[in-house]
Amino acid sequence: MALLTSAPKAFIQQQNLVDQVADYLTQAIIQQQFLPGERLSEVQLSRDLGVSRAPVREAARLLESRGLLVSKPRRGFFVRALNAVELDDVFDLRLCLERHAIQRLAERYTPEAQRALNQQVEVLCEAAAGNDGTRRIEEDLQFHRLMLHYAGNERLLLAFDNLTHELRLCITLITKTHEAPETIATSHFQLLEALNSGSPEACREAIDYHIGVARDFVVKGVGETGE
Amino acid sequence: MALLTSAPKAFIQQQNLVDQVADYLTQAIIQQQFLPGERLSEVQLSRDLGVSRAPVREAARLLESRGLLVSKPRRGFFVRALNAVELDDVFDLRLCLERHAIQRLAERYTPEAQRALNQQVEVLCEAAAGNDGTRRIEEDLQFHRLMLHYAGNERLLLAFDNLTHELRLCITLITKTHEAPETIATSHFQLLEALNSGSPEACREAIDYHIGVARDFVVKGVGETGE
DNA sequence: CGATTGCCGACTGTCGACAGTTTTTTGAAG
DNA sequence: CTTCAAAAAACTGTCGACAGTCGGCAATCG
Repeated sequence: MALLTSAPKAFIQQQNLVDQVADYLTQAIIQQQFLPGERLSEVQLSRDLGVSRAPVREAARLLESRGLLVSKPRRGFFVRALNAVELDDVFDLRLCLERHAIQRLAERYTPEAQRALNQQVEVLCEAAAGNDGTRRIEEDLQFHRLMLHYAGNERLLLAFDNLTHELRLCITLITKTHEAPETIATSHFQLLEALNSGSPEACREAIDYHIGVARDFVVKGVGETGE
Repeated sequence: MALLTSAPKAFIQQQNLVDQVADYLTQAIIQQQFLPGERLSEVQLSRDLGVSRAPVREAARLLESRGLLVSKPRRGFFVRALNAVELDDVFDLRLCLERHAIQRLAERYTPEAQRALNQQVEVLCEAAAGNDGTRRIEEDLQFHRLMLHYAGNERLLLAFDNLTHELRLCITLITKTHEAPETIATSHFQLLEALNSGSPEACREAIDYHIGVARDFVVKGVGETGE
């Protein structure tokens, strides 16, 4: 109801307020409407969103489990502020997950998976040519989600999704450091080629390079701007 | 830091009901006081624990994020029931994380880490000789937590801790399938030897064997008893 | 003038209650 | 005896309210 503020998804009326509040908070945090380290007042959020504090609290706990918020007892919830070390750890874990996934995927590279990944790279290239930085990131992540999905371990995908929430914390930083569209394209084509070759070594090399580039971009960006 | 020091919090009594309820529920689920798939009534839990429903709900959401409960809208919370496929995925992810960790650890194997791991293996052997199956599992997991900790990526450790919650879901199953104390001892000594050798290949081989054994035990156990 | 202590406002943690929905029970018809 | 429907019970989602606690500010003391 009162959630129409910045939500383009307001068309799909979700039934439970908790998810609605969680979505709103997630978007607001990603769009830097709440700055890292900022405190979120339950009462103020309740007033602004026109709901009671119970759904706000439960949504905040959900976001805490996703690493977007941190709670201090008797103090409330704060927007998580990632430092350079933590962000580096996130990329290291991402490398860990995707290395494993691409190996598993190479073992069972079905035509269906091949088709889906090729199509997603096309979508990604299209997005990379446009101006919407957020969409580019999302299509990029979606490609990797598909890789993990077709790797055949849903628990692995869940772990990756948890990571992406933290990546989105500094999405503005990522969109700022513009990667050239052709770079993005070739970088993903390399992954497809490695998968087509069926060589585990080639796959590992490709994913190491791919994630290494992304990490350098973001970690360097964090080192420059904010601690 | 919080890895070894559980003492400083002992002075401060836990005051918030949410964590208390969460701990109670976790223990109750692990000890099979609530069976897998069973529905948890908020009102009944509130009455039993002498608290209102708000802390119960928030604790349940916490356990949901840990994979111990699943929620169905307008239906309530249910104890998570892991099937054989999901459990296999959990062990596959565990292999993924520990492979990565032991490689990182081999690169930076400090005397401090060596000392801590050796000591923990001693503690584990002592526990393995005793009759407390739960303690044996916990000391075993603690050894692996130490490995991940000294690997130098706290986010990796967090991902592992999330997994262990799911492992504890079938802890009674694990304790039932008795592993011989000497098997446990040698299995962990192999890991220490591989780390001492400094060879990445030896480390990978050791961790693959180690987790493979554990997975065979548990997955086979699940395949036999309940789907 | 600086440090300390007590007070005030705001906020979190928790509670009981109400409304809508799901599940169970009940009762009648076939 | 079975089947189906309607009422009843129980439960979840949500709300407003109260109490204890924390941070900030001012007054007091050294």
